[in-house]
Amino acid sequence: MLDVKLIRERPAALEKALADKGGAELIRQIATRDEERRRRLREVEELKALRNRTSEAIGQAKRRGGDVSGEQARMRDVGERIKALTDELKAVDDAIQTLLVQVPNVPHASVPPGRSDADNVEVRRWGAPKEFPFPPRPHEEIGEALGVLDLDRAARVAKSRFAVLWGPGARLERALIQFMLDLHTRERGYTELWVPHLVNGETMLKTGQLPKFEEQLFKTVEADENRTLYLIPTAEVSLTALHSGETLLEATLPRRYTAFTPCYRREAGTYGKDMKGMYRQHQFDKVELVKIATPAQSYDELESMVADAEEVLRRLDLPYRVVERCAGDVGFSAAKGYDIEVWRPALRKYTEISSCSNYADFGGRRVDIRYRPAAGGKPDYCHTLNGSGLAVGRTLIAILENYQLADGTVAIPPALRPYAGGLERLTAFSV
RNA sequence: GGAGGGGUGACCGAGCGGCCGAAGGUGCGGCACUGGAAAUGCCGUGCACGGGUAAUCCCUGUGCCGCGGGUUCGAAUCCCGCCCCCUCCGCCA
Repeated sequence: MLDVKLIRERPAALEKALADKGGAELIRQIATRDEERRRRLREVEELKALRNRTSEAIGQAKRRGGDVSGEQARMRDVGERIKALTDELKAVDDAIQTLLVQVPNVPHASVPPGRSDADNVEVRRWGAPKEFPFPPRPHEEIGEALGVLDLDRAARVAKSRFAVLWGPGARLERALIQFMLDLHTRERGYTELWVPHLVNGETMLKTGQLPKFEEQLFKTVEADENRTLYLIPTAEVSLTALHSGETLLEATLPRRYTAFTPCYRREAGTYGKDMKGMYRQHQFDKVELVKIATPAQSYDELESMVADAEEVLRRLDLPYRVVERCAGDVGFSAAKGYDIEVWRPALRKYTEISSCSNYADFGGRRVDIRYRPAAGGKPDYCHTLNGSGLAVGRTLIAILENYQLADGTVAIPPALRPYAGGLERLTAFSV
């Protein structure tokens, strides 16, 4: 959420900055409403000041035994007017709030211009895509042939876009989770948390999921609609909302949190897209990274977060590239962000496996997390960051495809073997 | 789900409907004392939103004692609804 003051003081600059992301029209509407709001606020406050002064006087006069019935009647009228004006003010406030939560974040000055992912900029590559002496197969073929990936029965139990992993397939999924968490907590300074997978509407609003992405969320049905709970689309939601409303001491920043959770997404509007295999699922596992930092720290922390996610791929020896998202593709809440894309031999291209973003003060303000500067002075909003470290299912896909062998089996990356009970190779599985 | 108790500032904890942004204590910051520290003493110590302003300093107004309503000239204090926490009972992985 942007600072209304910014909209008030520099609407033209904002409209320009948001040209690629949309939202210029919203800025204009908010600026108009904001003027109206301040006008009414002044009226109400002047009346309240009058009431406070007079009530004080009434109290004193009464104690002296004077007649105050006339003043009381006058204040009764003032009270009515205050009530009426307050209702109007509330309506304007609500309208502004409704508009404000729809305005996307302003891209950082360093973000490359552009409107779509076609304008994203490749930052670096790591590892050389392996050449196979045979036509590499896609993961769904490999997995189903080995009997470890079962999409048909998943559709029977739930619906399409769900998966069942069997035996060593499930074991590998679990190994990856453990491997990633150990790396981040033991070597990268993250604190591991275990968090709710169902959260309330307020949390979804504060983390930027609502109202814009309502149609992407699974939710519970409650007798009282206000008590609806939503399944998290990412652990970022729970981790970021943790400190909502708190003022943290600067000395305790940056906070670096990691959590493993399943993630639930409706994936509405993606019919026919990525339908093969388990690349795009309604339920998937993810190890998430979240940071809460000072404004001075956040952009360095973004770079190191990307490096933390990259390290997972390096340990697994999976070729990848890092892409910086352009202004038009950077995401609703993000000021700056990178995607990490892993090599897919069967597709002969890189596909997304992690996305790391700095939401900056936009995120901190929306979720209401501040910090008290060590040097003294007023508290200021923290910057919030998040990134996948990594999407577990997609990592499994990358392993199946990059480590596949001519005989249809799959080698297990050495770094993962201790976590997979020493398993060195994925071979045909049957019960 | 049932019965009872409770939600006040960073924390603990007072608070007759007006004199309460809120006693007292702890913590924290500064100063004094000290060779240095402890102890002690003195002073200070919220946030948001308006207005005065170019200003996050200063002055001023309004609001905030779980949240939302109501009563009243006036509510931390009275009334109603909701949320959360604690204890006991029931159910239960």
